[in-house]
Amino acid sequence: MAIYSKDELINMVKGAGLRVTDHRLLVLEYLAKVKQPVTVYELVEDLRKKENIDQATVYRNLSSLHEAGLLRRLDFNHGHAHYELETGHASHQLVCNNCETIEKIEGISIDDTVKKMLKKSKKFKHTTTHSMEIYGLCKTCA
Amino acid sequence: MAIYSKDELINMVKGAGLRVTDHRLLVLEYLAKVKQPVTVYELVEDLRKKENIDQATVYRNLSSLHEAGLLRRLDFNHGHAHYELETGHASHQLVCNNCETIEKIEGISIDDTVKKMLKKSKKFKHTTTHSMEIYGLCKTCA
DNA sequence: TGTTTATATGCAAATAGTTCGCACAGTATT
DNA sequence: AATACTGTGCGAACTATTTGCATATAAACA
Ligand SMILES: [Mn+2]
Ligand SMILES: [Mn+2]
Ligand SMILES: [Zn+2]
Ligand SMILES: [Zn+2]
Repeated sequence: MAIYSKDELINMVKGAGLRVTDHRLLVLEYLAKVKQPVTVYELVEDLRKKENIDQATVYRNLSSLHEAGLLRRLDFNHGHAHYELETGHASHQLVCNNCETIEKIEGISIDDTVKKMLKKSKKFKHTTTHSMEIYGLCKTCA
Repeated sequence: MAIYSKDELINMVKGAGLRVTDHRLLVLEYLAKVKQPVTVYELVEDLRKKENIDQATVYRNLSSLHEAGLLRRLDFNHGHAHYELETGHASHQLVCNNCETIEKIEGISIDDTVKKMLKKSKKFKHTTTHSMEIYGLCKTCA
């Protein structure tokens, strides 16, 4: 189910130069299981059902893992952050302007377009990740 | 300099079914002048230099204009919103992971890709806008 | 294995961005 | 001009996120 085993996650944390703590692994294991970008709120709520973990700890781990390049942070104009594992593949999603519905679209690459844009850039020489959001009303809200 | 004249902006406001007020026009005229997505903070600071306008009013106008489809709201994982005029053309930008630098890239369309993605979607039948952010370190921060 | 040192955590309090209630002002409609 | 509805200022409230500090834990080292 999870896209990475616990051992793989541990090695990713070590490779990032971060300490392997129970809480940090909990966060990573959670993100390795979900299929959609998850909010901090959801993460905290769910993790607290099984473990005693403070929200400050969750925030700090999300930040350290994100800085280390292991997570991607997404914002859909919801006023709060969403996180997902950094997979190496770009992140593309359809976002409803009315409800919180998000649909992840996979299998379509825009790397060529990204390269073209980078070539046009004056301020950037290379980039690491990219994301794309397509906004509209979902079938339910339409 | 501005991409719309005052009269055009007035007509856009009327067409949106909103009242034409001095404050609402100030916000729109400001956005018609700048070349980059602007933060609420910048907007409030700059407008206050010339006019007495409350930040609640700015927020409310940004919301109403955005809901009316006249503005686009962008978030670059900065923890605050950025706004720009909705031009009909998509919005693509390079975003520095370290500083607040943003570079707008124009002239490259990804409409075909958007169509492909929409075709793959199960939850959306059609969409209205899309945006794309390419993240990395700018030359200065690299 | 025990000791040391840097990093991580819990808790509470602070901060930042944004929204809201309410009284009053302005816009558009008649 | 009278009316009805929308917009505005001001302060307070609210939500998401960050921070200070004391304590706990992980990794490094003796
Ligand atoms: Mn959300
Ligand atoms: Mn910003
Ligand atoms: Zn919806
Ligand atoms: Zn930079």
